[in-house]
Amino acid sequence: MRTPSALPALVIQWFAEHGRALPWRESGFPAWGTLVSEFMLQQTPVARVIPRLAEWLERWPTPADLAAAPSGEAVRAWANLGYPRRALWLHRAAVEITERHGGVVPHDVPTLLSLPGVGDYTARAVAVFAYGNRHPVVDTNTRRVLARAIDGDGEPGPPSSRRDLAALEALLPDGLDDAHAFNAGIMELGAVVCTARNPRCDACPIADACAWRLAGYPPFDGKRKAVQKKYEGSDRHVRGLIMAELRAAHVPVSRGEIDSLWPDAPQRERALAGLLADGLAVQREQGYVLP
DNA sequence: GACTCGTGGAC
DNA sequence: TGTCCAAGAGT
Repeated sequence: MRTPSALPALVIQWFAEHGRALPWRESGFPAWGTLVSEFMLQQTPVARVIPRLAEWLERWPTPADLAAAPSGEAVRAWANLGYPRRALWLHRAAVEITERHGGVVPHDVPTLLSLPGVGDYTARAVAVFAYGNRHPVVDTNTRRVLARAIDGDGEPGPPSSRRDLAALEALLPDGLDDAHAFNAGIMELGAVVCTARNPRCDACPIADACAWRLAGYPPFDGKRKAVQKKYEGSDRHVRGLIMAELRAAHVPVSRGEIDSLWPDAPQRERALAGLLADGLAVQREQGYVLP
């Protein structure tokens, strides 16, 4: 039998006192809202998600409402959240939920995982935060807290779903409510206190138990996650310019207008072909439009 | 596992 | 100014 750690209780208490009042934490927030918020929060900061989420749920209060709309309207409403394929996947997920799951967001992790755009994090986040099931939920914030407090490293290495989930499971309280609060609390801790840069250890509830702090904040010497490639001038940049044009237009965008967005023709063609292949753009006789 | 995929704010 | 980073997922 392992020795129970005091860490979860400290995190749970801190979260109860200091957790932010975010929309998806309001009582009665629907599971559909949780699913939408988790899609939007994949690699997009909380502050940018909040207004788009409110608009989205007012316009499409249920999965069936979104499923009934053209997928291009989902892409347009996604606005500047980035990675617009998430909007396409969310629309497809809404169609599947409507057609195969009776319009109800699935409760169990395997069924959630079967939805497009739902991976290890999102499936568990919905099962735990919307439905109160007991699973470890590991995001980038949790991975950073575990790396520091448990492993004594300044930053987490590249993600490994199996290892990360096992590491959190080892700390997860048995009770449903405590497990929920610990999952949410350790994420929150990483988001607002144990941040990637300039962690606020003076405000941390587990500072006295943090292996990284106790070791004197040794510099990270492990394998780092892959460096993000420069955006300026990249294919993603060109795709982004084209998508912004398609979102703004309510009539087909002509070939000439596309050509005026970026001078390098081969790169422009590559970006446009990619968007067409991804289903984010559709070619009509008069030009290009959202799906 | 490495790579790709948007967008914008903070330092 | 450039770099880092943000509740990841799919290939």
